[in-house]
Amino acid sequence: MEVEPSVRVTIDDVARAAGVSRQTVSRAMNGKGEISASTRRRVLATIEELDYRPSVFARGMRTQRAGTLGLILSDIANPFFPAVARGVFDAAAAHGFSVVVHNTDAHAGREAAATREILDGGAEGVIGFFEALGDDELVALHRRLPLVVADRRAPAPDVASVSSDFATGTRLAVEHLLAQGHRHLGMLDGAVGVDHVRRHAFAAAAPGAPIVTGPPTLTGGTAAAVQLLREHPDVTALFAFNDLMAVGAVRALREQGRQVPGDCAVVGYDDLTLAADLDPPLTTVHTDKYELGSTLVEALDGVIRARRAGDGAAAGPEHRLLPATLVVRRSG
Amino acid sequence: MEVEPSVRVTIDDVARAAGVSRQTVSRAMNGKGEISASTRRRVLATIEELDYRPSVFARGMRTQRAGTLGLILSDIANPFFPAVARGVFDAAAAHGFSVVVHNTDAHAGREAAATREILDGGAEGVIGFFEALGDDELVALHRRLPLVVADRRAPAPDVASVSSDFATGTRLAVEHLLAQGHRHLGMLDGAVGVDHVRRHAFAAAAPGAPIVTGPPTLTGGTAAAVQLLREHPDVTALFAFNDLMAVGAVRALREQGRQVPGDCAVVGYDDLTLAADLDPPLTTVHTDKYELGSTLVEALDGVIRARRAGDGAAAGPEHRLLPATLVVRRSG
DNA sequence: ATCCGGGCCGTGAACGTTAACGTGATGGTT
DNA sequence: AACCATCACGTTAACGTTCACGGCCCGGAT
Repeated sequence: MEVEPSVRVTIDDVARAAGVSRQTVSRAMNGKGEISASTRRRVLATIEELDYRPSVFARGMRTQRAGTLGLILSDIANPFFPAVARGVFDAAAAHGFSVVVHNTDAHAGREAAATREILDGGAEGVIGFFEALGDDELVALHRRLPLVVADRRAPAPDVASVSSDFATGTRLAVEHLLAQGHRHLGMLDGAVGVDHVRRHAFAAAAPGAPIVTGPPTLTGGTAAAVQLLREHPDVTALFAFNDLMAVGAVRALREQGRQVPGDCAVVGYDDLTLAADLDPPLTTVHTDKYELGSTLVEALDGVIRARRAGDGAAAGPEHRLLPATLVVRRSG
Repeated sequence: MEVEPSVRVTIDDVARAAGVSRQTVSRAMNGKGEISASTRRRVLATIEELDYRPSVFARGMRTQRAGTLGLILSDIANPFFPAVARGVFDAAAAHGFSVVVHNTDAHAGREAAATREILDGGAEGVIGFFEALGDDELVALHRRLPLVVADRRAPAPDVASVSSDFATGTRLAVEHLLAQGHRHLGMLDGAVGVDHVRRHAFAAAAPGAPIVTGPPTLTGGTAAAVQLLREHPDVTALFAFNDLMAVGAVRALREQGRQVPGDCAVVGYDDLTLAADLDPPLTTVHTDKYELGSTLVEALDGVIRARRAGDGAAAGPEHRLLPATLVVRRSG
């Protein structure tokens, strides 16, 4: 296989070809002024002609920026995240960023490792679905690198956050179940980490109702449902941490011969793409996941710009709560 | 917000602190020999102590490698890709690589743009689910950067490829449908691009059966099914390009008052995580998506090593066909 | 006539690392 | 005793870009 000699065309080549200096080429690219329109056009033309691409390494060395963002999430295989990621990718591309993704499995060690990787990798900012790291660790990270936390309350007022409105989302779900006549609710919690908005909202809306915690996965949902049903056989309605756990719960209920929603209603959270095509169609709380992703990027971009500008008394970072609505289908 | 003064600790700081030269520190890190075990330990200790992190930019400048891989796919929101991506991420991490992801929507322009981004970004290799770019373009890319093509036949013998065994997968699906007594099959093709393994295999196994093409999405499946049913109302079994299109087809059939599988069977491809929980549970072709992802990384790593080693008469690149099996559920 | 200022452009230096080569000490061979 | 590998380590240069300057030229004000 013929491997190209890999003769990189450098800024000096362009300068030579255009009959100007390196610096002028640099100015032409970065549009910082100090250059006449005519030479600018000429330089740009020769850049095009020689197919010159600036080296990210050399540039990063001077500027410390590589044009990449880090995206930290627990598990891309959980269908919730791809939908968000799509929004992140599109918005990032619109801003000229590439995105490097890290899975953590909500494991504190891996979350820390991922942040280190991203830090070392020269990214300009991080979007993080952190589930295990503590607030102080996030604040420390934010001192080193622009950060936006996702689906979690901000660890400090000065770090940006974008999140589904979990409080009203779960309240809506619980109220719906209550309105349906259910008197014995239960929750399948998947928050292995530190943030418990959904759990608290559930506890507030359904005082005394049992809560079982497990991993926020399909099998986790099954296991949690089995346990909850064993300890509280009278439960007739389940609110799950997310749709995946809800599906797992449906499996558990079926296994035990209970009809859904006849014997036990199930409500999820996320409104996955296939939620309407499940058996039964899943009642769930909807938040625009694509918008969540793109909003995260916008917020991060704001933080990055602010920090570049010298920070100072910049307008405070964003703290967005994305609307959550209940989508009633047949499962509950 | 207190932004760190950002005093980077460099290799010289470590050298000074350890009482050695830069080069010795470099040797201690990169383990290239030419260093005694004792000083190596000492240097490593001071690296730890000073929390020194080599600059990817400076290192990349010398070595031209950044420790990142590019992953190009059409749409991360399609549940097939996250499952693959998970395998890619895990294997990449095991090899010390980070992964930057690009969506292309199977659009030729975006596929080209993504490769440019990755090239410019200094990645060491690319894993690509290319659906629009031609073979020659892929070969050209491969000359510039180690490449492994996914779910597509290799554009040339010297470029590695890993793919589901689409030929036997679709043959299995068609034979199953035939064995069920269906005589009028149809296919919902989603291959907007250049590779038509599934279509050809279908045409070979069910000669003359109608094929309708559309985007490989949920709505694409619905639209394609509507069209196919209109033109061929006698069809009693549908083979879809992927599970997403299959679900879309089910929606279309239901809309038209047809039972699945009573009036029309539906078989998909991919065996998505939720395939068993759909209504009806989806009969589909299974390939281990996680393994696909990790195998892609292994293959790419092989190419990277070979090219580093000077290429020459290296053992030819991998061409793997991952086994495809039929999972019979209720939809067909 | 001189000065001044601004627009446009070039020159050295620096970013932090590794490759290539050089050097001194050690130990073994003739 | 002189020589030569070998080992462990240090020095120099180079990767390609941008920053901080400095210089030139021109028009207008003094």
